[in-house]
Amino acid sequence: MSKKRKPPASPSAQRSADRAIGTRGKKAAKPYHHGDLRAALIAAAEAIITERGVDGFTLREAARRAGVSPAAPAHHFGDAAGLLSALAKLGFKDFGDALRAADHAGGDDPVERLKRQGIAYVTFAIENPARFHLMFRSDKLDAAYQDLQAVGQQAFRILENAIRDLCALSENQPMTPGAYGALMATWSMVHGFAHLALGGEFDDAASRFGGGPAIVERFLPMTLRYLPRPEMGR
Amino acid sequence: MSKKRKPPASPSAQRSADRAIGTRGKKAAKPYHHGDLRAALIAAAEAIITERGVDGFTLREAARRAGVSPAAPAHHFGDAAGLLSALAKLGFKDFGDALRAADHAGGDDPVERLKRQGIAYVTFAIENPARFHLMFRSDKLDAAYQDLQAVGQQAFRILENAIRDLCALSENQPMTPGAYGALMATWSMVHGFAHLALGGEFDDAASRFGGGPAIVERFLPMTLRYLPRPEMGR
DNA sequence: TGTACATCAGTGAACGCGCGTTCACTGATGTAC
DNA sequence: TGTACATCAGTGAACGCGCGTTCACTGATGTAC
Repeated sequence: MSKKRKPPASPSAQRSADRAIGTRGKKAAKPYHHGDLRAALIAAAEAIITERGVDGFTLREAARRAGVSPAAPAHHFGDAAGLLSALAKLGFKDFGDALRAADHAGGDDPVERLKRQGIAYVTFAIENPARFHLMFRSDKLDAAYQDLQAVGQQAFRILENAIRDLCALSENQPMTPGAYGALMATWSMVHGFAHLALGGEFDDAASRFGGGPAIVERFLPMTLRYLPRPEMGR
Repeated sequence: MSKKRKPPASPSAQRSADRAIGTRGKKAAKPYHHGDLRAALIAAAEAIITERGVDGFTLREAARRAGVSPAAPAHHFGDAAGLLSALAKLGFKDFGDALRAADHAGGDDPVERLKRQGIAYVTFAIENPARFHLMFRSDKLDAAYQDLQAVGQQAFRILENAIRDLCALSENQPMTPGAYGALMATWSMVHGFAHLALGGEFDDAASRFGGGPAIVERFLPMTLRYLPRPEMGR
């Protein structure tokens, strides 16, 4: 009750003058409305977590990069978790598309399909490290955000279907323990490989085979030879 | 030059009085020196990252929990990376001990040894999530800290030796591509399983088999059946 | 065995910083009549 | 086709907070002689 805020002294006139100077001879003065702030904030968020990691993200920095005041993002995303969840959802979408494309990119042999999906999984992680890390940081996401959960589950179902075929199970049959094990083993292997590669754990070894590209081009195929095979389920 | 700091007005007398009141009838007044601040700070750091994650760690909070002023930790660790590196080194030490113990805890069959190490790897991660996450957060560690690198490498060499035996390679022989692949596949599988389990990705499935303990007791053995085997190297 | 003194391990106040959020506001847009 | 007005999408200053670090200092300990 006792605290009052004073209105700024004639801000809008000064603001207009600044804009006219700042944009003279380039293009139209900066409009009051951004136009597509939502997309600009998502792009800014991706750039920030690419540069600084998921934990280096701040809402103020995103607003700054989008050229907008610190309070503006709240109109579109509420808070930081909302913005990050929107970005994660895009990530799951693209991730699912990549797995699906790999699934269909060759023959029907389940072993080959699984290997193609594994390559797609790791390739997505290495090409989109910021999104990949974010997608598994549930502490930073809003679980209730739109259909974030559903989009994520759709992606992992593609992997599950390849395992079902590998284990000769139809879509209606319940998963057997052997199939569960194969699914977890596959998921763990590709997820762990992606994590270790992004963490730089393979860099020393890769430097002897031509550096970074060797990880996907040489190490990954060497590793995926040890993916589960039908006969291992007994 | 122009800024001066004023000395506090008679601080020590007041401080002594506070202490006498605070500890009356319990034990001796709090001594000026902590006694074992180094160990207390490491314990505090582990508690903090257990509760809040690696990124929730602050030096001030560690000092607070150790009952010491914010500037005190600098005398022992310099900065936050120094303290976290000390904790990570303890983690690698215990981790290596756990792998070594598992390696010797049964027969010589390489397949069995590898499986025991895999169980030890994941069990360590699940029982020490804070340390485990920290050990792979090189961005938060000081790479030059004492022999941090060496202690880490020692731990992973235990895994490498089991793979060498699996692939019938002596310690002097160079690793073959097949052995490299088996090593990366094994490391990826156990590391990925640990990460996914800690991230809660198996929780939904585990709840149908008795909750959390099911992950190590049932899911992990199901998964480790798909560890690399000698015959897969052709 | 004493004692002077250097060194070590703490204190606690203060610094400047960037953060999320709130606030009263303003300019632009869309819609009902 | 106009026009009043509600709603939406922004501004920018201010708030309180916790952080790492610095500073001059103080109390305890260890060591040389």
